[in-house]
Amino acid sequence: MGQQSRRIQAQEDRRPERQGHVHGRDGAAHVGDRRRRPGPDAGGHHSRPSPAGTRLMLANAEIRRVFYEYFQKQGHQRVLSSPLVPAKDPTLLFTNAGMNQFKGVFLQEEKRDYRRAVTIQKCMRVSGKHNDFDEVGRTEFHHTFFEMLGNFSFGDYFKEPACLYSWELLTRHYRLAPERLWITVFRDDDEAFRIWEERIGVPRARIQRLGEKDNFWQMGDTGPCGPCSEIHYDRGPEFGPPEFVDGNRRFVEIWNLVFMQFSRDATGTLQPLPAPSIDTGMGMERLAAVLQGVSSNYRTDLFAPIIERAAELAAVDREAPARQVDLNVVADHVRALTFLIADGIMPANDGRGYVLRRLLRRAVKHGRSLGLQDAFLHQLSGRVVEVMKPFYPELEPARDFIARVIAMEEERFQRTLANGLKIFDDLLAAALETKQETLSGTDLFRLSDTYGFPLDFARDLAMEKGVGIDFDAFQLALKEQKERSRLSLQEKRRETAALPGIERWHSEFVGYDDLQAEAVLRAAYVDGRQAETVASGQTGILVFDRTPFYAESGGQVGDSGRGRGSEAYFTVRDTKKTAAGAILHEVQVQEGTLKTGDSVRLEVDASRRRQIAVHHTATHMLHAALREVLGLHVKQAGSRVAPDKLRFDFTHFSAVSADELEKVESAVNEKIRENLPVARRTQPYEEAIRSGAMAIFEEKYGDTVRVVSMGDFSSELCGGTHLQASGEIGLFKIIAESSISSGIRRIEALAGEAAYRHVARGQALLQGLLAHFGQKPDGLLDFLKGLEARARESEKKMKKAAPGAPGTPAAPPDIAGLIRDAQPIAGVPVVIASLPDADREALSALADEIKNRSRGVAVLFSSGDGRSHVVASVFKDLTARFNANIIIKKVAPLVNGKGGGRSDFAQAGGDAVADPEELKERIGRVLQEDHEA
RNA sequence: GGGGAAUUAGCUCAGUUGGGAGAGCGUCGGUUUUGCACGCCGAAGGCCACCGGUUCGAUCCCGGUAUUCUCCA
Repeated sequence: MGQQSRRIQAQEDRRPERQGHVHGRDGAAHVGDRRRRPGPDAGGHHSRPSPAGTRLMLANAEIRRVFYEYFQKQGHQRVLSSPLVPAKDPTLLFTNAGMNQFKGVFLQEEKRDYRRAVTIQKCMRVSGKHNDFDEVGRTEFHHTFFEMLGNFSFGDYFKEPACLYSWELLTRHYRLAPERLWITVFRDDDEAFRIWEERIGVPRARIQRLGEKDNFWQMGDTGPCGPCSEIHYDRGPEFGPPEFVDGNRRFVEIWNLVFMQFSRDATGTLQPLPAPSIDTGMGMERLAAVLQGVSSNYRTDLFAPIIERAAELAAVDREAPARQVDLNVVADHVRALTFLIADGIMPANDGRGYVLRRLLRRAVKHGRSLGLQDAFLHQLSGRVVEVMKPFYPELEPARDFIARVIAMEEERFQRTLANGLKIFDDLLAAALETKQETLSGTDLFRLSDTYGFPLDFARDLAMEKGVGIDFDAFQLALKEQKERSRLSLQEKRRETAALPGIERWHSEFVGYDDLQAEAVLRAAYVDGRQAETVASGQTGILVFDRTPFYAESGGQVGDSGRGRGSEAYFTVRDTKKTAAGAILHEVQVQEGTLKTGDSVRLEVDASRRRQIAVHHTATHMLHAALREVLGLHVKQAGSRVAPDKLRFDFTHFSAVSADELEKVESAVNEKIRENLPVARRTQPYEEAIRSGAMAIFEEKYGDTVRVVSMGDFSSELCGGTHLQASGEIGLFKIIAESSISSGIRRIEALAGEAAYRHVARGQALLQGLLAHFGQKPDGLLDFLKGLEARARESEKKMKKAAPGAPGTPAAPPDIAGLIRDAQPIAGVPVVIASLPDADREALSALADEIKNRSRGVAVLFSSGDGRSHVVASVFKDLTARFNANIIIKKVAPLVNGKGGGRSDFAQAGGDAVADPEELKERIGRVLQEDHEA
C-alpha cells in the first residue's frame, strides 16, 4: 500500500470495499454501479491494514462518503444534520451530539418510519468538563464547532452488531491497524467485554474497564441511560509512553458507542428498557487527523485551508510554534461563527447570540496577537464556506450574509475596545503615578463588566508597562456577579413551577376546521395545584381530551372563548400548551361547578379567531414580500400574531428605507387583490424543505409537517390557523419599523379591519387639519413649515427684545441711567435696580452688562406671578471685596427666599416683592453694613 | 432573566461642592489665492433622551420610561 499513500484524494479502485456485511440486510440507500466494482481487497478479510505512517490519506469528503455508504449498506437511513439550534429543547443551547435530533425517538415520544439511522451532525460545545471554551486551540483535539459521525438503532440492533460495525468500518474500510485500537467498556458490562474479546478478537490487554464517570451515559437525571464503550487510537511511541492512562496524549478517543439499555426512574433505580437502543458518535476531526496521519486536528484538510489563509493575512509563518495556538483558535472560532450565522444566529447580548459574540471576540483577540489589527475574520469565513459547502448546502447562499454579519460585529468590537482603552489608560496612568504594583481587580472587573474591555487585553497591556493585575479580586467580583444571576434564576424557576402531573396529559387539537367541539375535562388546576372541581367565580387551568382552542405557538396568540357543561358555564381567557402536548385553557367559571370527567361543549370566539387568521396569513405574505424586496437573507427571527396587529422580527443589516417599506406593503396588497388560495398540506419534513418551504429555526418539526402556501408566492411550515384565500385580508398596512437588536429589525403591521380602522383614523385626522387650516392636502406641509419658521423667528426677536438688550421696544432699560444712579459703596459703583417684567435670563444678561460697563457691582430683581428673582453680579477684579455669593445669601432672606452661586455671579428666588423701592433700600443697607468696617 | 453603564450641536465627545451650556471636526459667510488645499476672522446650529420628584434654582441629585452598549446566566 506504500505506493498509494500520501495522497489526499483516494483513488476509486482502492476505495475500501466489502461485499458481505455483518447483518444480512441490504443497504436501503441506492448504491451506484461504480460502487459495485470490487476493489483489489474486495471481501478482503485477508488484506492487512496499512502500517502507521504509510496509511491512506483520506480526504474528509472521502471519509464522509465511506461512512455513509457503509451504514446505508447496513440498512441505515441517511438523515440530514439538524440545525445547530436544537428544535425546542430549552435545556440545550446548541446541538451538541448526533443523538439530539433523535431524542424524542429514544424517549419513545416520537415515531419514525426507520429504525436505523446514520448522520454526520454539526455540533457546538462551548462548555463542559472536557471542552471549556477558553481551552479550545491549546489542545489538539478539542473544538467549539465540530462534526459527529454517528449510527443509531432505535430498538433495532444492539450491542454486538454495534461493536462489529464500528470495528469493521475502522479496520477494513478506513484501514486502521487493529493493534492500534484500544477499547474501554463500563466496569460491570461483561457482555461488551466478551463481544470485544471473543467475538472480535481484541486482546484482553487492550480492553479496559472504566467507571461511571467515563463509561456510563445518561441523558438526564431520569430517563434512558446505559453503559458505553469507547474506541481509542494509539498514535504511536512518538506521542508518549505505552500506558493507557488518562492524560496520555498518545491515545485519542475516536468513537463512543452508547448502549441505551436502562431507564432511570425518579428514585434512581434502573429498569431495563424493553427495546434497547444504540447511539454512537465519532469525532470527524479526530478521525480525519488519524486517517490523514497528522498530529493534530488542526492539520487536517478540514482546517489547513483556513489556517493557511489566516497565516497569509497575518503574514506569519504557519509552522512557527509560537503561532499555533492563535492560528488554531482563529480557525476553530471562524468555523463556529460561519455555521452559527448560517443557522440564523445573530450577535446578541444573551443566549446563543452572546456565545456567538464571545467566540468572535476571542478570535479577534488571537488575531491581534498574530498582528491582525483590522477586521479580518470576515475574510476567513469565505474559506470555511469553500471547505464545507459540498456537505452543507446552506452555506453557499449565505456566504455574503455571513461575511457581512461578521464584519459588522468586528467593527462593533473595535469600537468597544477603543472606548474601554480610554478608561484603561486612565487606570494605568493612575497606577503608574502612585507606583502601584498591580491594577485593582475591582476596577478591571468594572472595565470588563460595564464597558466590555476584556481582562486578557488589560493584562497584556499592563504587563507591557510592568504593572500586574489583581487577578484574585477580579475573580471574586466575577463570582459575586455569577451568584446574583444564579439567585435570580432560581427565583424565576420557583415562579414558573410546572403544574404537578401535567406531563401525563395530551390534548388533541381539532380547531383547524371546527370552532366548537365536545370534550371531556381530564384535569383541572386551581392556584397551581391539581383540583377535582372548579367552583363558580374561581379561575383555573383546564386540560381536555380534545379542544378547538388553538394554544399560543409559533407567535400566534392563544384562542379565547367559552365552554358549557351540564352544570357549569365558563369563559376561556387564554390558551397555552406544554412541551408534552397538553393544551392548557385558562378559564374563569361563571356559573356552577366543573368536575373532572365532565363532558363540556367548547366554543372558540369566532370573530377573534378570524382576526387572528387575517393577521397570520398577512404575516406569511409580509415574510415573502420582504424576501422579494430586501433579499433572501431575510429570515424570520420571531413574530407575534394577535387579533389587533402583527409583529414580525427578521434578520436584516440596516433600517428598511421608507421606499423599501412602501414596496413591501404594496407587494403584499397586490397579492391580497390576487386573492391567492391558501393551501394546507401535510408532507414529510425533508420533502417540504426540498420544495422550498421556509422553516423557522426555533420551531420543532416532526417527521410530517404542515405546510401553508399561497401559490408560488409563499410557502412556510406552520401549525397556525389561516384564511381560505388572501383576499379575505382586504387591506394590509405597515405602521412601524424599528431595530430590535443588531442585525434584526421589527415590522409592526395591521391587516383587515384593524388596517382599515387605522387608515380611517389617519384620514379623519388629516381632514380635521385641512379644515382647520383651510389648506389643500398638497399645500399643508409647506404651510405648517412656514408657520413653524415664523414662530421660531418671532421667538428669537422676543429674546433679543428682552430687557437689557439694546433697542427693546417695550420699556428699554436705561443702562447708562442705571449706572449713573449707582451709589458708591466703599468706592465701588453699586447698581441696585428693579426690573418688574424681566425673567431670570434677562436679569442675568443685564446685570453682566452693567457690572462690566461700570466695573462695579449690580444687584437686580424682578417680580411677577407671585415669585421674585434676584441676581447679583460682581466685576471680576472686585470679587475679593464683594462676593456675589455672600451678597445673594444676605439678600435672599429679604424676599423669604434662598439662593447662591459663584463669587462673581449668584442668583436667588423668593416671594413676590410688595414694594420695590423699599427692597432696593434694604439691599443697599445690607451691602453698606458689610463694608463699613 | 439579573447586574453595570451611556444618552449634551450634523459627527466625536468635554462639562462636580446644584448657580449663565462648551471643544474639536463638519456646515455656512468673510479674508487670503490665478484657482484649490491650507491659514486667519466670524456665524449659524441645543426642550443637555423622555416623564415625574427634591430645590429659590437641576445637564448635574433621586425615582420611573425608552433606546443603545456591556457583563453574568
